[in-house]
Amino acid sequence: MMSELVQRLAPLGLRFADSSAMMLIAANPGITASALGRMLDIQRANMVPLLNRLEVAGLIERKPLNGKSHSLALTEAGQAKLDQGERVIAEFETWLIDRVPEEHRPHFKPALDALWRD
Amino acid sequence: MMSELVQRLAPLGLRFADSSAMMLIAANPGITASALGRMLDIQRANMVPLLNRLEVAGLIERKPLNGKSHSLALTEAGQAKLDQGERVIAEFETWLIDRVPEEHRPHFKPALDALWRD
DNA sequence: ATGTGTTGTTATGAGTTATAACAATTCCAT
DNA sequence: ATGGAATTGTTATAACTCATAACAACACAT
Repeated sequence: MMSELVQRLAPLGLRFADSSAMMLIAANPGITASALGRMLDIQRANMVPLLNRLEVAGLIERKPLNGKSHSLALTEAGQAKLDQGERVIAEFETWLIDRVPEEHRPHFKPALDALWRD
Repeated sequence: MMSELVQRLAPLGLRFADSSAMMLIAANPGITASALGRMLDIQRANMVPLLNRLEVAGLIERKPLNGKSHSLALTEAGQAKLDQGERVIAEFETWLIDRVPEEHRPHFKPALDALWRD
């Protein structure tokens, strides 16, 4: 399932982690790199190449916040790319849920959501 | 979810791929290494370290079948280990399904099963 | 019998993730 | 306010996983 999504995101030049990061940045503008890493369960050290990639692609902006932390925000291009990504993800979800028999369909997303909500 | 299962299997000295392989060997005694790899979607080349690991641990046996292929089977210790593994997996499934609200619970496993059945 | 495809295997390269270290800086308790 | 502890972004690096290519030995179909 995941590899299907990854393949659908690839044409946009997005990896799965990229989309996740951009979604969280969009939802938490000004978030710091390590806070983002904590949410995504990605090591601080491994955030560097990820954010570099997004910055080089012109999708995010890093602003020095207080001499130690940086503040992350989507650029306009970043927001546009995220919109495309979310459209792909929505299509993927439809594709996915269409595979479950109708009787179980309404229960599927609520059940999945419940899995990771503490 | 997967990392939870991996952590639960680790104390048995089993990886996820190990358990999967052993289940399929148990269900298809005498299966060949590359056939197993095809079922698990694991490259032929990458089966080698996996099977070596299981063989060194005394969990499986490789018998020359026809000079080209080998025939795989669980040893007694392997069957015992698999039993333990399956118990852990059953507990994991219970733990998992307990997290979904009761109303959706009966629909959950059928829905998941439908995802990968073509 | 001969060519085609398969098997198990080695070697290797690409990619991902975890760990450790570091300097700079902020935070907090006294 | 100040000194110790914790945090941040970063580099370097090691461990792992996974995919690709090559190979000799063999099976199999025509």
